[in-house]
Amino acid sequence: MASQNHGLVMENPTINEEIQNLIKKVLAHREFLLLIGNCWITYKGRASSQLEPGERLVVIKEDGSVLVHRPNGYEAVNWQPPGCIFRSRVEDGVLHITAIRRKPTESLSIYFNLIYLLSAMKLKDHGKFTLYASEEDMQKAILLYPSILEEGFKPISYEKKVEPGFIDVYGIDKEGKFVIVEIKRKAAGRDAVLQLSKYMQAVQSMVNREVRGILAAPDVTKGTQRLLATLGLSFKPLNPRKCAEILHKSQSLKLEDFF
Amino acid sequence: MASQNHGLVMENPTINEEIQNLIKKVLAHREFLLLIGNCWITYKGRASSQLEPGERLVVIKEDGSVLVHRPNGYEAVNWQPPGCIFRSRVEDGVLHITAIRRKPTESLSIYFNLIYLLSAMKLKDHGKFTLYASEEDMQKAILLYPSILEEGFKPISYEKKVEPGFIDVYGIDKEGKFVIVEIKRKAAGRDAVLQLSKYMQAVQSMVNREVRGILAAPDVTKGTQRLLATLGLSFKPLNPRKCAEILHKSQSLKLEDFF
DNA sequence: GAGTGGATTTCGCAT
DNA sequence: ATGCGAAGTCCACTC
Repeated sequence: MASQNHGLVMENPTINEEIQNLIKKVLAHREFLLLIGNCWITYKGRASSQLEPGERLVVIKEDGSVLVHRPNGYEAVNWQPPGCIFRSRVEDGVLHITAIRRKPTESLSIYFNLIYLLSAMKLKDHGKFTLYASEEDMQKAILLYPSILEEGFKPISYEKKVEPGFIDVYGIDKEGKFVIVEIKRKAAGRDAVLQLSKYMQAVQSMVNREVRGILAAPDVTKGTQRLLATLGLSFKPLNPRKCAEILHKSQSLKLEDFF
Repeated sequence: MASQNHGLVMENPTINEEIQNLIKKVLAHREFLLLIGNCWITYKGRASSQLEPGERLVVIKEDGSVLVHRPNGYEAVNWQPPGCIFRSRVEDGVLHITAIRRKPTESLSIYFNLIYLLSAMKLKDHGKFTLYASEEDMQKAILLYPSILEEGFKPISYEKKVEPGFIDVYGIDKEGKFVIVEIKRKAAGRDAVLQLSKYMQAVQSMVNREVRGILAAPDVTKGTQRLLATLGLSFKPLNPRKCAEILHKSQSLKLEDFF
C-alpha cells in the first residue's frame, strides 16, 4: 500500500537561487505547487488590482490556473483561470512569479519575500463528480413525469429557441392550451417572470391558440407574486431536491430517448 | 527578522487518534488548515453532490470557510462559505471532517484515508486590496467628466429607482433632452438594451419631454447592434480601463460631494 | 431579513 | 469564436 507520496515539502526555505531553480523546474513539469508565506500581488488585465503585503496561500495547478487565498473568505482575492504561462525568478531575496494569459491578455504578478511552506507534487484524481438537484434535474423531472407540473400536461419539447432566448419546457395542457414553463432552482424573482412573459408574447404572436405561462420554482420572491398575478401567469411550487429524488428512482434515462 | 513561521507541518502522517486530537485542536483554535491527500466527499444542502476518491487539496480557513480543490480547474469542486461549524473524528484509519452550516442547512463531509501533507498555522494578513476598472469606476468617470459620454451632457443623478430597477446615470443633453445611460463594463448584449428600453418607457411616461437612451460599454454583441437601431437607442464606446485611469488622475473624489 | 444586481465572475452549450 | 443563461454561484448594498 502506497502510503507515501513522492512530493516535495520545504519549510521556511531561504529564497535564493536554489529556490529559483526549484520553482522553475516545478512550473516546467506542471506540478501542483503550493506556497504559503508573505507576499504582495499586482494584477492587470480585464481589470487591475493591487494587494499589499500579507500572509497568504498561493496555489498553482497543473493546468496553469492560479489561486491566491487570504486567511479569510471563501473567494480567492486574486486568480487566473487555466492555461497560464509562467515566468519566475529570484531577486534580492524575493521570489517573483508571473502568470501570463492570452485572450484576454492578463498578467498576475506574485512576490514572496518570506516562504513558510513550499510544496510541489503530482496529484492523481480521476474520481467522478456528480451533482444532484440542478435546474436540469428539474427540467428532466418535468419532462419524464409531467404530472408533477400539472395534471394532464403533455410536454412537446424543451430548450426551444424563440428569439428572446430558450424556453425551458413547453407543451399542451389538458384543455389543449399552449403551456410555456420557466424553471428556477431557487426562489424566482421578477427577472424570471419577465423572461417568461417575453417568451409568451413571442409564442402568442406565432400560434393561434391560447398560451399559458407557468413558473416552476421552489418559491417566488415577495413582490413577484403580484407581478405574476398582473400578467396572468401561474406559479407551480417545485422542489429541486424532490425532482432529483424522482429522477433517482427512474435512473439514467436520457431525454433524447423521449424527444 | 522573523523568517520563521510557528506553524505545524506533517508529511505522510499516519491517520490515528493522535491526528484526530490534532485536527480537533486546530479546528477549535480556528487555525488555517491545509490537507493534501486521498479523499472522497459528500455534500447535502441546497443541492447534493458526491465526489469519488482522488487526490485533492482541502483548505479550512480561520473564518470557517472550506475549499476542496482538484488538481485541475480554477473552481473548487466542493466548498462551504464562512461560518461553518466543524466535527471531526478518526475511524478505521479514515479522517472524517464535517462542515456544518445553518441557513441554509448544509453539510459537507470529507473523508481522508491518506494524507500526504498536513499543515496548520495562523496567518496574518492586513494588506489592503484595491481593484480598478469596475462598472462603478465607469459610472464615476461619467459623472465627474460627463463629456466622455457626450459633449454637453449634464448629469442630474445616478442609481435612480424607477420601478423596473435602477438607472445607472441620467441627465440632460445639450439640447435639453432627457438622457438615460445604461453602463456595462464589457460587451453589452440584448439584455442590457432591453433593460435600458424599459427604463426609457418608465421615464417617458413620467416626464413631458423627449427621452434618449445611451448604452455605454466597451462594445456590443453582434445582434445587439440591430436591436439598438430598432429601438432608436445610441451606443457610446467606453473603456473601463480608460475610466479607471481618468479617475486615478483625480484621486479619491466622492460622488456624494457632487450630487 | 429579503430582494436586486454586479463579478477580473466561470462554465458549458449551441450557433 | 461568439453569444447566452445557469451556478450549491458569492458578495455588497438597499429596503
